[in-house]
Amino acid sequence: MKNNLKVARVQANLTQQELAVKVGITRQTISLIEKGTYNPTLKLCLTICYAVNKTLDEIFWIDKECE
Amino acid sequence: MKNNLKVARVQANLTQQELAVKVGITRQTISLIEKGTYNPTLKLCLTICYAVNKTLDEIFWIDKECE
DNA sequence: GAATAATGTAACATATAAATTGCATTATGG
DNA sequence: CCATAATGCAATTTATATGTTACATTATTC
Repeated sequence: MKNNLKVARVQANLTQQELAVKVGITRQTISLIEKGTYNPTLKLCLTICYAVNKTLDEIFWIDKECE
Repeated sequence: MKNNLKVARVQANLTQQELAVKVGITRQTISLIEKGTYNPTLKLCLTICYAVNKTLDEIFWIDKECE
């Protein structure tokens, strides 16, 4: 479950903490998502996308091996 | 949490049951996602996208009010 | 190089996605 | 019409995303 969140977050000039607050979740969850060890819900993905000004495809669309 | 899954599935010429099997989940979950009453995980969204030959943005990117 | 910010990660609790079973309703075709 | 496929939906269970707390490690800055 790789993704481009870390890059997008840095581009948006946000720390994990800041993004977490903006999105309304905890920093740990951001960390785990960036690390790719788990599988966020769609709603959370969308909220994160809005927060970093990207679309789902830009951040979460990787290739077939989504594991 | 509206989405375009129902349209995409019909375009792909699949029943809920067929899509469910293809994706490896139950028909009920497909139904609930199409209905918009819940919030699938990213991995499931990706798997569904592959199954109906669409991208995340085409199916799950609606507008700001993701609720 | 010490203080602090940013991040990684672990254990446990809670909320909820998804499975399972089952039944009702609505197409669709004979 | 009647049979069957396709779908809607409810109750219960299970798996897991997320919260919470806490501590360790790695930048960064003075």
